[in-house]
Amino acid sequence: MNDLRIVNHQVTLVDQVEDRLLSYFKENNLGPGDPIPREMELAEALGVGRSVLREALSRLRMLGLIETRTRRGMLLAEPSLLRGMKRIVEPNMLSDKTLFNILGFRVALEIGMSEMIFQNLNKKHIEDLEDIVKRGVVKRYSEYTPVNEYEFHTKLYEITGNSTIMEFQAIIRPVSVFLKEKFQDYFLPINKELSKNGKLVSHKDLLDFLKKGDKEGFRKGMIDHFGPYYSFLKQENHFNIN
Amino acid sequence: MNDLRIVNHQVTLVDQVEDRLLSYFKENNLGPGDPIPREMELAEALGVGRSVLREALSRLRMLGLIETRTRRGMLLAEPSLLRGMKRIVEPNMLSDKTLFNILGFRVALEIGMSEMIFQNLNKKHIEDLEDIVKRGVVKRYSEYTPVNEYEFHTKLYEITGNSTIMEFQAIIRPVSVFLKEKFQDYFLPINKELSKNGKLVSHKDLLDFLKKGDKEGFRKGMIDHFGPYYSFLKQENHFNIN
DNA sequence: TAATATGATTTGTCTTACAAATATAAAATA
DNA sequence: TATTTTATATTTGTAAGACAAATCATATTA
Repeated sequence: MNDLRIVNHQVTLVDQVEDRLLSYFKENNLGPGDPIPREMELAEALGVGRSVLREALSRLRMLGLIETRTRRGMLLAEPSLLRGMKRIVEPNMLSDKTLFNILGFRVALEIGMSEMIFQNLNKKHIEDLEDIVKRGVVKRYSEYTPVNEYEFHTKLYEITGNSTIMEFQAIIRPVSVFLKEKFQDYFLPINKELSKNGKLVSHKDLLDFLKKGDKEGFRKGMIDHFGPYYSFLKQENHFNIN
Repeated sequence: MNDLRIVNHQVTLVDQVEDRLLSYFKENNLGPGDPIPREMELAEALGVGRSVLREALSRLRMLGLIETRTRRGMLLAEPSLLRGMKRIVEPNMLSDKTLFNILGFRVALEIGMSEMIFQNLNKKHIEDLEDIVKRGVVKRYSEYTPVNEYEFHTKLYEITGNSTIMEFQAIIRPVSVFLKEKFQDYFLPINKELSKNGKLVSHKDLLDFLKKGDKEGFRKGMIDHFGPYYSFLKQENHFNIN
């Protein structure tokens, strides 16, 4: 027997209390701003010690679901959708499979945003993008800076006006960077080749589509821009179920 | 002063310990499978009581980052990307703005998946979708069942072969259902009108595009299929930053 | 009335204690 | 000797008590 055996995930009292608290909030239709009973009251009602209750509360506090102020008691608050995710997106902690999934997720999301981008696009956005592109002009592919790459794509997310999407991309960004670095033997040659043949869809190309209002062109450009990612994921066999 | 005043988010010892634990794992390059010191050792090293340490550990346990077995000590494990999110996606707990953001997120993701779907599509997928569509045939729009709606879209997610995307959609699904219900005064008339004019892009239409291998048609069909969502979000002014 | 001081309450933290589980060592048996 | 059984020690899970810090509510004073 080694450590890879299936861990019989023991359900502790804390786990149960956490669930029961969530059920309690839901069943009583409690939402942000509503006060909840104090610790001792909850502990007694649930028949557990204060320490167990506090561990469960601590979990929910981490997610922003509960806010506490000494002596004033506890309130429900609007939780942060992605705060839990934020803590654990750490390439070292995640399997390659998960990292590939995240990369695929990102690519799909970013391409799917095209519609929203064209709905919201205004002159200021264009100007900002032009500035970013100008600052990112390089002679050789190898001179590309990740920072400029980041700025451009972040701006695209920003144009959607969807703060959840923006937060999401900020969290998962390290994954793309990590994978590109870890598998540079795959990406570098491909990108150099594309660059040499003039087939690399640059940020400038994408911006031109935006300026022309060419939605179709933009979308296809984005797909080509992400071409190396697509082929990478396909090759890694992490697109296919079978 | 009311309760809406800005809460001066007090940083507790538990918060700090949580951060320090994460930093410790990262700095020591610890990953899934690696053992970590026992509670008392950690507590002493961090200069805090066992209860504080346990609250912090409990948070990380919730995310799947730490697994514990009595007497055997603690191990790091691959965390679940979305477990934190799963607990708090509860329409009652989230503001409309967040719900709108989630809906927009979903729509973008699902449309962006088209590329992957065509990369992976096989006969079995088509057969499954045909079965779902067949079972979903209705005479009037009002007879549509949410279950069938769910099955179809879930199948699309499944075809991507990306388990993270699938998990994500399963978590955020209640949001679409909730919004469609809450704002039925908006959605029902629109859908009935589209249905009457034969302009509603049905699941059958989408499936036909897939069968024909018509990527462009499929994508446009998806956009139209989500048309009411787009117009809803636009109207709610939750696409625009300004 | 308004400002200040006092007391009470609630969360944050530490400590001690014990139960449950199990790895390790010791003892008993074949 | 090898194997099984028993006993011991260790580690996490849970409970309870104690006190500090913060602050709400009340009483006191200017």
